[in-house]
Amino acid sequence: MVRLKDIADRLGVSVMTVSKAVRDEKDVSVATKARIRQLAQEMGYVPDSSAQGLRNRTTKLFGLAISSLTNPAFTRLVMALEDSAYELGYEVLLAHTLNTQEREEACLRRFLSRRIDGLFISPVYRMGTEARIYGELLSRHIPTVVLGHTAPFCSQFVSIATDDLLAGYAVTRHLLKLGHKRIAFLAGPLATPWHQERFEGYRRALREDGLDVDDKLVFQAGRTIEDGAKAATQMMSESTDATAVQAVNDLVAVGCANEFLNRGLAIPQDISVAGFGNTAIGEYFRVPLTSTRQPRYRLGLAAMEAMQQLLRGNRPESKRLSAELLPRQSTGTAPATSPFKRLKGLA
Amino acid sequence: MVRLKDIADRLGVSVMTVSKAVRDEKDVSVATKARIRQLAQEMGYVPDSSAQGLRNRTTKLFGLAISSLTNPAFTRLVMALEDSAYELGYEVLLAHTLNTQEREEACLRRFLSRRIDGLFISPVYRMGTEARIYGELLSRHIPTVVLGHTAPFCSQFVSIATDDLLAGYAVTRHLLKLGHKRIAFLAGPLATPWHQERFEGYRRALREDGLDVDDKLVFQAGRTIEDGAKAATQMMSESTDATAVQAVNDLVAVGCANEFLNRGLAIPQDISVAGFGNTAIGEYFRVPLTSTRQPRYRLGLAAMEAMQQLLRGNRPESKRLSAELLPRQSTGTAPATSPFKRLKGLA
DNA sequence: AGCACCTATTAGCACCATAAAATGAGCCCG
DNA sequence: CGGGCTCATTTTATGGTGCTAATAGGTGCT
Repeated sequence: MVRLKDIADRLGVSVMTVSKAVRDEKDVSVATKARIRQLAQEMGYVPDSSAQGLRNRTTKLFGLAISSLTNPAFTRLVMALEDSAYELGYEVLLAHTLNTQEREEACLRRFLSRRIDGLFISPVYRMGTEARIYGELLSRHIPTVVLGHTAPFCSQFVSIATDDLLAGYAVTRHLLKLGHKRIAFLAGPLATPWHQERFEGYRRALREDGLDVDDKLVFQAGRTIEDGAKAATQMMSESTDATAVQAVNDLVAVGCANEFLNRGLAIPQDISVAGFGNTAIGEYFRVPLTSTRQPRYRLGLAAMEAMQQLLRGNRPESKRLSAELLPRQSTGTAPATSPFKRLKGLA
Repeated sequence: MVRLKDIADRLGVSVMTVSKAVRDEKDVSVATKARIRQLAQEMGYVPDSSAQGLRNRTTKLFGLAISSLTNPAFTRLVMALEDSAYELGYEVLLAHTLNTQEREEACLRRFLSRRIDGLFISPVYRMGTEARIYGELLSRHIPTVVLGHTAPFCSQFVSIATDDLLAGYAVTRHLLKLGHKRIAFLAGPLATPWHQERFEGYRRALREDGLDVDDKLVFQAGRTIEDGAKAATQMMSESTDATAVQAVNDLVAVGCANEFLNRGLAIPQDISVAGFGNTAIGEYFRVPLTSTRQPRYRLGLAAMEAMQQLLRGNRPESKRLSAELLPRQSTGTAPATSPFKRLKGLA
C-alpha cells in the first residue's frame, strides 16, 4: 500500500507537505500541490482511514443495529440511512441483533471498539427499566438515535418513530365503520412498544364505540408470517366469532390470511384482514392487504437529521411521523355471522 | 476513552503487560492477568480497532457492495454474510452501488480507504472487457468474491452463483410440458449475465422442442415490479399470441401478472406466468407464483468459505449452486388460444 | 549458574496539529 | 545599487494518536 511517505520520498519533500496537498489544505503552493496530487494519483494512493481515525479521533463510521434484514420493515429504512450517510461522507457498519439481548450487546461492544461516530439502533425490547449496555452508550456519550419507539430502558435516547397508536386506531376505526363488531387482534411481542401502541389504538377505537377488548379475541402471534399462520390455525380451532382480524403487522396478517384462504375462506366476504406497515408482500398478496403506510424512507432521513444534530452537540427532539390508512381489498363490510362456526362444520 | 495506558498507570505496570493481559496472551501470571482484566472491566476499557488495525495491518472488516437492498434477492444473502462474518469476528461495511458505475467506483474506493480485509461484490454489470476499478482490486490483491456471475470485465475473480441457465431451462421446460407453444420472455438488463443465462436456458429448452426464439415474444422489461407492469401493458397493447410468460425474475413476474389480473385475465386459466428466484412476494402473490428456488443463504455461506480460502492465500474454485423449479399455481395447462386477442375486443 | 517465568523497553504502524524554520518578495536607506 | 530589514508565504520538524511484535531485562528458584 502506498503511504504518504512513499510519495514524499519520491518527490523529495516532507510528508507533511504531501499530507496537506492531498487533503487540499492551504499553505501549499499550487505548483507543488499539483505535482504531489498528480503523483499520488499515479501511484494509486488511498489514505488510510484507520490512521486518520486514530489521529483525528473520528472514524466517519456509523453503526446500524437492527434485528434482522428479513424483516421487510427495515429495508427502506436501511436504504435511507445508507444513502444519506454516503452523502455525508460516512460509512455504515451493519449488524444483526437477531432480537436477542446477548447478540445485541456483543454487536454494540464491537461498535464501541470500532469507535463509531454514531449509532442507529432498533432496540431489542425488554421489560424493566435498566439495560447495562444502554447505560454504557449513555455514559460514553455515543450519539445514538433509536429507530422506533423508546421504552423505559432506553427512554433517554432520541427516537424517530411512526405514530403507531394513531395508525392502529385508524385501522380499527376502518373495520368498525365497515360494520365489524367482533374484531380479533393478532398481537406482537408484548414487550415491544410498537405492539403496545398498535394495541392501544385498537383498544381506544373499540372503546369509542362503546365496545371493550375481549380477551378471547386477542391472539398472541408474534412478528413473522409463520406466527400469523399459527394464530390463524388457533383461531379456526377455537371457532372464534370474529368477522375481522387486525394484525400487528403485515407479515402476521399475510400468514394469517393465507391460512384462511387455504382453508377455503373468502377474504373479505367471509372475513376481513388488515395488516400494518405496508410491505410489498402485503400489497401484492393474494388479496391485496389493507394496511397502513409508514414513511420509512423519510423515517431514515429524519433519523439521520437527528444524528447530525447530535454530532453538532445539540439535543434534537424525538420525532413521530404519522402513518396513514391504506384500504385495499382485504377488508370489506361485515358478514352477518362469523365464518368460523361454519368452518367447523366443514372440518 | 480508556486506554491501555490508563490501566497500566493505575496498576503501576507496563502498558505491554496490560496489552497482553487483556488479549489473554501467555507470559503474564494468572494473578496479574486477573487484576488487570478486572480493572479493565471496571474502567470500561474497549480496545481501539483503529489502532489495532494500524498496528496489525488487518482490519477485520469486510466490504459488501450490492445494488440495493430493495431487491429482495439480496436480503438473505446479506444475512448469511453478516452472520458468518460475525462468527468469524469480522464486521461488514455495507454500501449500495445503485447499479451505477460511478457510485460503485466511489464505494469501492472508500472501502480501499478503510483497508477492508476482503470484498464481497455484486457487480454493476457492463459490456466490455475492462473496468478500471476492478483492475485496481486485482492489482492491489484485494481478496474479492463476486456474488453472482462473472462477466468479461471481472472474469479473474472468484464467483459464487446459482446455475441460472439450468434453472431458466427448467422453467421453460415446465411451461412446454404444460402444452404452451408460445411463451413470452420478459427480459432483464441485457448486460447482466443473470439475464443472459436465464434467457439462454429459455432458448435451449425451446430449441430442444424444435421451437425457435421468436423476437416478437421477447419483451425488454428490467428488474423491478414497475418494469414488469410496463411489459405487461406492452404485451396487451401488442396483442401477442403468447399463452405463457416467463419472467427474468419474480419482481418482473409479479408486476406483469398483477397487471394481467387487473385487466381481468385469469391466471393460469387465461395465461400462465412464471417468475424466477423465489421471493416471498411471489410466494404470497395474488396467484402464488411458479418460480425457482435459489439457495440464497447457502450462497452466502459459500461466498464466505471462498473468502476464507482467499484470506489463507489459496485460490478457491468458483461455485455454481443449482436451483430447483418450484411449481405453484400461476402456471397451468395451455389454453386453446392466447387471451390477448379477446382482451382487445374488450378494450 | 542455569532455568523458568514474568515484566519492561523499544520501535514503529500511517497520519496530522502545531510550531518552527526556510524562502522570497518588497522596501528602505546608506 | 546592493545589503539588510520586515513580513507573508511555503516548507519542514516535532511529537503524539493507541496498540503490539520483538527483544531485552529482571526475578526467584533449584
